[in-house]
Amino acid sequence: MQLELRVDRSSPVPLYFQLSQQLEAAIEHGTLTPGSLLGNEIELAARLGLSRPTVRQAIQSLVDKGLLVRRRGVGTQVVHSQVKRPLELSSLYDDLEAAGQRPATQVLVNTLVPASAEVAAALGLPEGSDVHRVERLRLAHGEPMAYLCNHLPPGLLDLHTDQLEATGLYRLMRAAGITLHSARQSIGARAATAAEAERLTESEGAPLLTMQRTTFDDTGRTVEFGDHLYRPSRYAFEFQLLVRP
Amino acid sequence: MQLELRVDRSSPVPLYFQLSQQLEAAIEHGTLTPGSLLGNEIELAARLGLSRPTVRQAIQSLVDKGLLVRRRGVGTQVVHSQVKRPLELSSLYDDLEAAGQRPATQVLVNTLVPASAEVAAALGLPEGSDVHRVERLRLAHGEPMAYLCNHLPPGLLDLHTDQLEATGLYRLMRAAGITLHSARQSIGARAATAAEAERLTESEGAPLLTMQRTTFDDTGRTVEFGDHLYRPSRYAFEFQLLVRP
DNA sequence: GAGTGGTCTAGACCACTCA
DNA sequence: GAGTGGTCTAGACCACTCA
Repeated sequence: MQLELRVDRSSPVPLYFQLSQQLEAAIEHGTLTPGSLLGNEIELAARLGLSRPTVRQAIQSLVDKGLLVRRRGVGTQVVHSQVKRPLELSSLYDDLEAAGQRPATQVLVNTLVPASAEVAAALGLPEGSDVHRVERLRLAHGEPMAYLCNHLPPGLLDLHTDQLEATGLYRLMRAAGITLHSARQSIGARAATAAEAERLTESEGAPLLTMQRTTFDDTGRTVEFGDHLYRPSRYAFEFQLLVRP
Repeated sequence: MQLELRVDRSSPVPLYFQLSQQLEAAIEHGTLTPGSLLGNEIELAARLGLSRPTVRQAIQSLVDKGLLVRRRGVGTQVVHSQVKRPLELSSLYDDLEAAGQRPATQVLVNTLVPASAEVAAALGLPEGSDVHRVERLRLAHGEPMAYLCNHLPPGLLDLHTDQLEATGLYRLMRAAGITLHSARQSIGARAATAAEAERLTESEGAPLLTMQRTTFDDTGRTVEFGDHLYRPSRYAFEFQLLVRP
């Protein structure tokens, strides 16, 4: 394994991050083949002119991503199985764009409404207080793929219909300086009502994939409550899970 | 914040782990309230007689779990939103047991079969080679909840029907010394066929929640390929996601 | 017994936040 | 300017794995 690794001490990028990026690239490009040993941490540190903790920090970040496996007494190996993309809090918009599908959005509703009991509970607001309600139809290849209904607390974000048609809700939140932290999700299935079927060009009673999500920012505010319906012929939730040790 | 923290240096449990467990317990019990500041790392280290890296390691593990948020220049805070259980690779059996539902299992099929093209591809074996096939019906409160069809490579595990009826597949794997590492999952929905409907006491065409999963151990072997059907009135996938920074 | 990662120390300098 | 976490060093001793 004659891997070319080098760090640039004049760069503002942290040394451990430079190293982890190079290792990740080498794994992605196949220079580091699955199962190959990385060389021990002390030797790696010496070769790069880094301290061992810095090398460990780089390796740890790739272990956390599932790309490397450490075994005491044995060494650090590139994982065999193809790890693609770990599960992350993604928006349907990003998912579709990443799949090269050029998503389109039709905004059906963008207004203030009094919060229902369910919405009020999810957002932590009094029932009946004003909340934003956004209903969107997401299309791919000109076909409806999902119906997205979201509620947001007031004052968090300016929601312009033209922006909502041009990009995804999470991108708008990030652009507004909101740091997303976590989300609680529930994925289920049920039969389409007549109205839902019409929106999604399905027939009444057809199976639909459902997702409810409450999203929190890093200050603990609830920033969004979503209730989504997907056409199962057009969309499935795909993700990679890591077993935490 | 007069939190009682103490480490036992005679214990074989790592110091950082003792600390992170105490912090986690304090968060869980409400001693450390959401939003409260932890006190800076150097002061914490001095108070506990630990070095700062050790304290950081403890804090980092709780940041990774989503319980703490660090902000440079500000401090480390307990997260506001209620983080329950992060998404992990769980078995339906464990899920049900954790929910206090005392799951029951009926093994419908437990045999060796030649691998179909799909199964062979998932397990990385030649088509037509012998694989274990297990079909199970999972019940809760005496009602069928899911139909589970799994394929496993030969020689990995002894699959006794009585064990499969007493516990979950993942537990059997772990007990056999298999270290699970990651899984690729796909969650979707579709209409029940007549045969599926009968097994699950649904009607033909009823919406079902589907999950396909390929699971890898830490040596990169594929240890399981599962194709599961859930009754959406009885089960949904619930989980918490963390946004990776 | 040789080699590995796991844990731990006691510092240092820095970038960032906020009053 | 005071206080915070982010990064980094140069070590140390240990438990575990494997031949």
